[in-house]
Amino acid sequence: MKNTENGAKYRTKQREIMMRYLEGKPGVHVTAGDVCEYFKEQGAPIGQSTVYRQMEKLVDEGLLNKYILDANSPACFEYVSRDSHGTEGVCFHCKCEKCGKLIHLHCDELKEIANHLKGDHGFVLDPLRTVFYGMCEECANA
Amino acid sequence: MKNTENGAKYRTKQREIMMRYLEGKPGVHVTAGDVCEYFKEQGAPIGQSTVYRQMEKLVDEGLLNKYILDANSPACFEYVSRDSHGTEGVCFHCKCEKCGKLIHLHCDELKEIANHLKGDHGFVLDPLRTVFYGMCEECANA
DNA sequence: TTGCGTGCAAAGGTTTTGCATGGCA
DNA sequence: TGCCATGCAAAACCTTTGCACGCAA
Repeated sequence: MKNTENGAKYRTKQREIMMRYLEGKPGVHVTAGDVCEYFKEQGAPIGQSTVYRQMEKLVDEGLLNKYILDANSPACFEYVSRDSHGTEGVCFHCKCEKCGKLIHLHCDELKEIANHLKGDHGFVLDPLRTVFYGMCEECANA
Repeated sequence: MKNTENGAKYRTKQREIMMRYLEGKPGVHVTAGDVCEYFKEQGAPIGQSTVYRQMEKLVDEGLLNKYILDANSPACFEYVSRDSHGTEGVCFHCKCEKCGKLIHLHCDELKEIANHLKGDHGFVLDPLRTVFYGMCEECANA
């Protein structure tokens, strides 16, 4: 969809602050609004368009992942830690449609899905952007 | 998230027309706008709020599935054919992030994902609402 | 100095909501 | 008749865009 090379060219103050904030929240989902609020709390408000544009760049650079969990919920961004880059430690997401809980799964067996999709269907799965929907254990038992 | 019993109570004309339209498009993704347009073409315009509210009910009843493929794209609805209810013929969706193509997969092997998630993680997967993101064969080769 | 990044405001588009009216049972 | 469904308009919401200014290189 978006192929333009959109890498970082300038090292602005806003970008630095944003990066520090995101790095401090590995495995946590952050919305554009959260970032704006953080800046406001720091006494240095930021324009929302800057947040969206900078986030888009970070996604293009692979430093951030973007998840769309629900319609009419703001998009979630998550910092991609170094660990998640290797074959080990790939993180899958499960979203409970009943209670809304989000579960992070670190499971090697799920990597076979990717192999199967690739081998039998030629589809290269992006585990970082894929979300499994269903029901969590508690809700299923209830 | 939404637990209210929202079944069909009245059999209105709008609902009937909508159902006939959707039944005629199995395996096809339809947006709220598409439905509105169809009604207009039939010479009997419908209120958009009616479409959204009726769609929501149909989803609750399990007659329709709702997919959110992209941020800032309208939600897609797909009629759930009788065949998709059984264990056989469950349909998985793969969305190419590069060209935007949507692929329907009918693959028994993928059902093992559900078994694994249930057995090892207690998570009950809803294959009808889950979308795999990645790259299709053509884009991957390019 | 060049041109990318920022900020503000406004627009864009989808979806939801309030309220009065209409229609099914 | 009672209650749900409908329709219209307006609101809400997130996100994008236009344009002038500021700042990094």
